[in-house]
Amino acid sequence: MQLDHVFGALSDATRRAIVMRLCDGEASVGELAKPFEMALPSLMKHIRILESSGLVASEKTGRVRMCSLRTEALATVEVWLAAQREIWEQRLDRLEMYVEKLKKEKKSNARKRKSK
Amino acid sequence: MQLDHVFGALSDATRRAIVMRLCDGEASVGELAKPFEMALPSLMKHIRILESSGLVASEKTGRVRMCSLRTEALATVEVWLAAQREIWEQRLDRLEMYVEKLKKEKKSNARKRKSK
DNA sequence: TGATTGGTTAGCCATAAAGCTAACTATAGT
DNA sequence: ACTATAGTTAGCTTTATGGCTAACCAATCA
Repeated sequence: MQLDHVFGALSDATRRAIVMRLCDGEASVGELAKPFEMALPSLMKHIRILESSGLVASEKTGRVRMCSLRTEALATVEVWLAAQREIWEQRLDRLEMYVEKLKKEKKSNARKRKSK
Repeated sequence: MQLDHVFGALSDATRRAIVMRLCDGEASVGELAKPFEMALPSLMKHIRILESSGLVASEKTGRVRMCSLRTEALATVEVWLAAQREIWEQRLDRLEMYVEKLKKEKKSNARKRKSK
């Protein structure tokens, strides 16, 4: 399961809505389709995309296919984002130090200028 | 800034690489382009997409455009994911309770069967 | 001022995405 | 057996995406 596909899957409002719906418990394709003004085949495509991204699993029993969330994929994305933010925050810390340094230099410049 | 666009922006490996590079500090368009075997205009498109998603900001001074990260967007996505996961975990808790219930029922059925 | 550098615009192409309808399969209910 | 239900397949359209080249500004630098 790749980041590309998970992010791609979540970049569509319909699919995010499906994910949100599935957070609330399993659902059949038909149940998932109800809230949307969309032909079934179109919705099925979304479900397939969600499946191939690893976000959703489904199993057919009889004539109904039940879909459920696989949260490992969600977790993967969270991990990636958190990692980026961490690096960023470290960088902000360094920036802060740099700004402090600049302030000090400014002060010393001011002193120099005064004393000139 | 909408979730659609942020997820969409992050669904491309090139753009994620740019974001990762920018975690490490500001960079000009040229600097960003170097690691990629890609014509400049193509890379510029990615930068624009990142900008319109709110993930990146840029400012042109002289003839060079500096790009930087705007982490609010990253945070937005993290919040969304965390919210989904929370709902999901609550659901798992409920599921666990349900499974416990099933177990008990099974036991009582077993007892019934034995006593039959 | 003339050449170089750094970015931008315009326009093209191939492929993928998101939707549709119509026709089909397979299970369940009567 | 017949009909209704639940998905599925196939095939079409429109629009978006990701890439390219070529030509074009606009700042520096020599």
